[in-house]
Amino acid sequence: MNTREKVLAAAEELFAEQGYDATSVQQVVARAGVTKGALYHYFSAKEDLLFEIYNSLFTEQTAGLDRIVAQHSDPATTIREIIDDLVITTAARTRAVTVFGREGSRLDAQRWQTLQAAWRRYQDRVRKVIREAQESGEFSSTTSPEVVSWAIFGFTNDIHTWYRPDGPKSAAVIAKELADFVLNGLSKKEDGK
Amino acid sequence: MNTREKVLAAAEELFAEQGYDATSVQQVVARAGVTKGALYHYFSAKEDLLFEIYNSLFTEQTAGLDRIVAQHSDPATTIREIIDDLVITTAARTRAVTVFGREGSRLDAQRWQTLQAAWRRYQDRVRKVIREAQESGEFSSTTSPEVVSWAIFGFTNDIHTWYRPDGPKSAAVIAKELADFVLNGLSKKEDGK
DNA sequence: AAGGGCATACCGACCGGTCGGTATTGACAG
DNA sequence: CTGTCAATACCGACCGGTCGGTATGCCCTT
Repeated sequence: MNTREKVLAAAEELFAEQGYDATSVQQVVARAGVTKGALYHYFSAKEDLLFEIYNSLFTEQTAGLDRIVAQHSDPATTIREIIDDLVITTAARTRAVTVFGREGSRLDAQRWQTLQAAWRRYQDRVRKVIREAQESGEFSSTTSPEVVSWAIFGFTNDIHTWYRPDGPKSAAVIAKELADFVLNGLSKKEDGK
Repeated sequence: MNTREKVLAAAEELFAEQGYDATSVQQVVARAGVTKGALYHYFSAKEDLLFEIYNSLFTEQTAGLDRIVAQHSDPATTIREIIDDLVITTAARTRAVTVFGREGSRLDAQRWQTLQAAWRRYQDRVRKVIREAQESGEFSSTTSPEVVSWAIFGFTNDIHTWYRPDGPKSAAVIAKELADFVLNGLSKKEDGK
C-alpha cells in the first residue's frame, strides 16, 4: 500500500466514523502514518479525498449496469441482475456509501453536480427497464417506475446502516430476497382481484 | 414566533442546506435575527439544536404508530396505515430528516444511543406486524420481514432527496403507491408458480 | 430591587493549507 | 564504476482565520 492509498483508506475510515468536517487533516495523516506534507503532495485539497472515495464506487456501479443492459435479457432477469449488482457492490463498500450519502453535497458545486447528474442518469436507466417491463404487459402497472425505483435505491442507500459482512445473511442472499420481493410486487395477480 | 422557535427554524434550514459542522452559530443567529447571547440563553450547546430538531419528528411518528397498532385492524390495513403515516409525516418534515440522517451521529453518545434504540424499537414493531401477517397464512413468506421493512424504511429515509411538495404527486398518492407495491410484493400468487 | 432576557466584546483552541527545505532515486555523462 | 544533477517524495513548523463558548453588564418588566 503506497502513501496515496494509505491516505485514502485512512480518510474513508475517519470520514465514516466522524464525518468529513469533524475529521481534521491531521487525524487523517496520523492514521495513515504519513505527514501533512505527504498528503498535500498527492492531493491539492481535503475535498479531493471525498471525491476520490466515492468516485471509484460509482464508476464500478455504472460499469455493472452497462454490462447488464448490454445482455438484452428478458425484463425479469435484467431487473434481478441490476438489484444483485447494486446490493452486492454497495454492501462491499458500505463506508464509501456512508461518507458520500452524508457529505457528498460538501463537494464544490461543479463536482457535486456532475456526480448528481451521473446518478440521475443511472436511475433513469433503471426506471426505463421497469417501464419497458410494464409496457410488455407481463407486469402490473399499478406502481409507477418512480416509486419502484425509489424503493430499490432507498434500500441500497440504507444498506450501510444495517448490513454487517459477518451478519447472518450474505449480500447475495439479501439481494435475492429483495429481487424476489420487487418482482412479486410488480407481478400481476392471476385472479385479477 | 418567539426567540427559541426562531433559532430552531433557522438552525434546521441552515443545517439542511450546509450541514451541521459547516454551519456556524453566527450564521444561525444571523438568520434567526437574534444574537449569540440570546441563543446561549436558551440552549447550552450547538448540539442541543440538532437534538431538538429531530426529536420532535420522531416523537410524532412514534405516536402515530401507537395509534395505528391500537386499532387492531387486519394486517393489510395496518401495514397500509403505517406506510401512509410514515410517508406523509416524513414528507412534511424533509429538512429534519435530511439533517438527522446526515448528522444524527454527531450527537453525544448518550443521546445518539437513546434515539438509535428508540428507532430500532420502532422498526421491530413494524417487523412484528409483517411477521404476524405472514404467519396468518394470508401472505407469502418468501421475503423476510427484515428485507420488507428495510425496503419501507429505505424508501422513507430517502424521501427527502427527491420529494418536492409542489411536485406532480402528493405525499398521500406516493404513500398509496408504495403501500400497493408492498402489499402486492407480500401477496401470494394464486397459481402458486 | 430583582431577575429573566438578552447584547457585546472577547478567548483559547484548532483548522486547512503553505512553504522552505531535505532525503532518495534514477538517468546519464565521463 | 562513479560523480552530477534534476526530479520526485516527503517533512513539519508555521500562518491567517474561524469557531464554539463565555463573561459581563444593561434593560425592562414585575
